Amino acid sequence: MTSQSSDPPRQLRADARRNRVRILAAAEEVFAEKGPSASTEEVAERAGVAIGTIFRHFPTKQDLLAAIMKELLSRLAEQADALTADDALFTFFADLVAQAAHKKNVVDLLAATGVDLQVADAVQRLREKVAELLSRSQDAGTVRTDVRLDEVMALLTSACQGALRSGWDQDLQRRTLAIIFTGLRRG
Amino acid sequence: MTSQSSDPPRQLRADARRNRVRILAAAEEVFAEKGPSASTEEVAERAGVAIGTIFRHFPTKQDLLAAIMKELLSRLAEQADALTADDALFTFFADLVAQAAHKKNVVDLLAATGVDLQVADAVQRLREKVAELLSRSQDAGTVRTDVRLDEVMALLTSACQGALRSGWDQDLQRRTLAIIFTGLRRG
Amino acid sequence: MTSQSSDPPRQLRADARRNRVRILAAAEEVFAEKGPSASTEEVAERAGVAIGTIFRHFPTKQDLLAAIMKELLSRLAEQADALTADDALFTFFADLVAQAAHKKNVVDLLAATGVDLQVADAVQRLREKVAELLSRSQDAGTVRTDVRLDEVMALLTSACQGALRSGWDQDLQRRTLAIIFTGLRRG
Amino acid sequence: MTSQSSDPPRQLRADARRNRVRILAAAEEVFAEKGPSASTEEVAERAGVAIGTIFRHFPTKQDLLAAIMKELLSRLAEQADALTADDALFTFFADLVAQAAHKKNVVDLLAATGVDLQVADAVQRLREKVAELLSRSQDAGTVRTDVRLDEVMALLTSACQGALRSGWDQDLQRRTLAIIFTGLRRG
DNA sequence: TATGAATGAGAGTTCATTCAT
DNA sequence: GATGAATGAACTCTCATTCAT
Repeated sequence: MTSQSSDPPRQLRADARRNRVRILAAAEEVFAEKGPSASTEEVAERAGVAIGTIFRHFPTKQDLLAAIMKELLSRLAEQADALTADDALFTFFADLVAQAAHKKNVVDLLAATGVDLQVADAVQRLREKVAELLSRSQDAGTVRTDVRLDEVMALLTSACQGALRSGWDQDLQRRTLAIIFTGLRRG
Repeated sequence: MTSQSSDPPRQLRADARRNRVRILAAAEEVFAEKGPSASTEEVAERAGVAIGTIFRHFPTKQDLLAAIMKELLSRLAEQADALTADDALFTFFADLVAQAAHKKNVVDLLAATGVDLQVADAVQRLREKVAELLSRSQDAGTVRTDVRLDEVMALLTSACQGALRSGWDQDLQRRTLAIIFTGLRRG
Repeated sequence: MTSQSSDPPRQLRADARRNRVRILAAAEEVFAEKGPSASTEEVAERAGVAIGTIFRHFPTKQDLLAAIMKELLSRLAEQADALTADDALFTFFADLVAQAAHKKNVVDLLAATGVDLQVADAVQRLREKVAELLSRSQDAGTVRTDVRLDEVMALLTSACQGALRSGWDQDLQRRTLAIIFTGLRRG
Repeated sequence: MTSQSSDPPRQLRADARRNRVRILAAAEEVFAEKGPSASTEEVAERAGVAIGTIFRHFPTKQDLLAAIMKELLSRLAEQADALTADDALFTFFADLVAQAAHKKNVVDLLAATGVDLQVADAVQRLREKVAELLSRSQDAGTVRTDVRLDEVMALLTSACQGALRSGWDQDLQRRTLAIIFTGLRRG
């Protein structure tokens, strides 16, 4: 009844689980294309389910959006885990921006910092990953030690938004990030 | 259905001109507070006119939004003109970000690069101003010469969006810009 | 914005006033026939307006229902005013019950005692009228002096509801009221 | 679409019979609290069964409501049977009103006279019980002989509705019934 | 020209009912 | 027989846009 948690219920019938996945996928597509103001009806259509099914899984449009963000954040956190090099921060940064250039999601998500309490802890997890990458880079002497996590997150968020909304091409991505990385780099 | 130019008509009765100004002012306030999804009715109320009057001046909500952006861009261009120091680019950059932290307008506007054909030339004018500031800074040896206008605009846009949507406080603004400026600075 | 007062706005354009009246009339009909769960859409259709028009006049379905009740209460109060005989209470009582047998309104209205704050003062006015009729009847020696307003209102309310919901015919009305009136009468 | 009889099927598996009872109990509670517009889903939850189970037992929400009414009517009839005093009619009347003040059921039920054909015969049974009480009271000289069953039922129905919907407190119940009983009493 | 009432498509949401599991 | 997910029509309410006044 309350639209608090939209974590997937513990046990779900096979068809329900299938639908949940299809809804999330469709929603990600639709919202990626048209932004969060796209209609739930359209998500339903793309997912091949009736609109009632969506509201059974996600009692509110907000809940649906939040669920997408959580998913996305999880995937991003996993990506971060896979990186091991000393300058992994830069790689991760660049990857994210490249993704953002294509997907509204990444951007709306990163912009959600501090906005939506529902995704707060998922965002927190991502922040922790970036913190790891940052301190590793600092330990390795790649990044200046007076740089703090806050501004790295701020730059990451901004660049993602910029890349998406203005549609940076690869070259522009590279050149813009080059400046930011120079700003971050030691010596 | 097609929304033609919404440049102010050549000759306007005195009251009509007065209304146009009040509408734009009200719209800027309202959209700044609530984003572009605010209702036209609310703009009308704040402007002290009837909703029909708004649609007489701006045939479409899009047109109204575009008009605001043009106005804002003009003001920004004027601000840029007033700056003469060698590192004027940095000052301008910081000013814009500071404004963005408070106003949705600046951000939505800067984000409009390449998106909305209607405001294209107004954006172009701003771009030219930034170009001037940039080359002056480069001539003075403040900014690296391999930095191009595109990435400066990209960084400007991004930082404004980030500042707005994540609500950077003054300290975060300063620290984040410090990194970008280091990236831009020569030597 | 708030759905507080749905009093008719002071000055209304001619067509708006016309529509307001038609909407109220249609709503009274529809809700009388089908009860308060009838759809607003149906009211619109019967009134010959679009649904948006209804919501402009009455921001909420509640507001529409409340407006009907107020109107009805006013009419009832006027009816009470017109009665002057010593046993006017009985006449009024019988009239109300007769009306209720045909209209759900009278009933839902009288049942609203203490339920809906919005119509509270209109109900209060009716209560005052009944109080007048009661004390006049008591002064004239028609009604027992230990009868209080509360129980008269209770009997009135109940009889109206009963008449409506069970569809008392004229004879049943007469016989049932005869019992109540005997209970009230002096000596 | 047609909703046939919902009498309990002759032979029922033990668990099915158990469920039927739990559903009826839950439904009575829920509808008593929230009125007949409460959702079937909520009934299911309170009964600890799935919603499908409810629809297996009662093909339609109407059928469920009807079943509750029948149950209730039976119980009321039993209550009536237990009363033996000469003024049993008054006792029964007062008991019913007292119950109604707490339960929407009694009221909605009694109001169903003539409305819902499905419960018609159950209502008929109650009517017969009241008839017995009435004629016994009349034989004993407690109630006027020109009072007929119809108006007693009408008064009973009305008072129950009034008590419920307006929330009569004990004192108001007593005073209001006093008037009715005076109206009914002989001499 | 300004007004603001009317329009009506469409949004999010609910819920009785069906049916695959 | 029980489950509970899926359905989809219906509902209230919003808002850009039109047009009679």
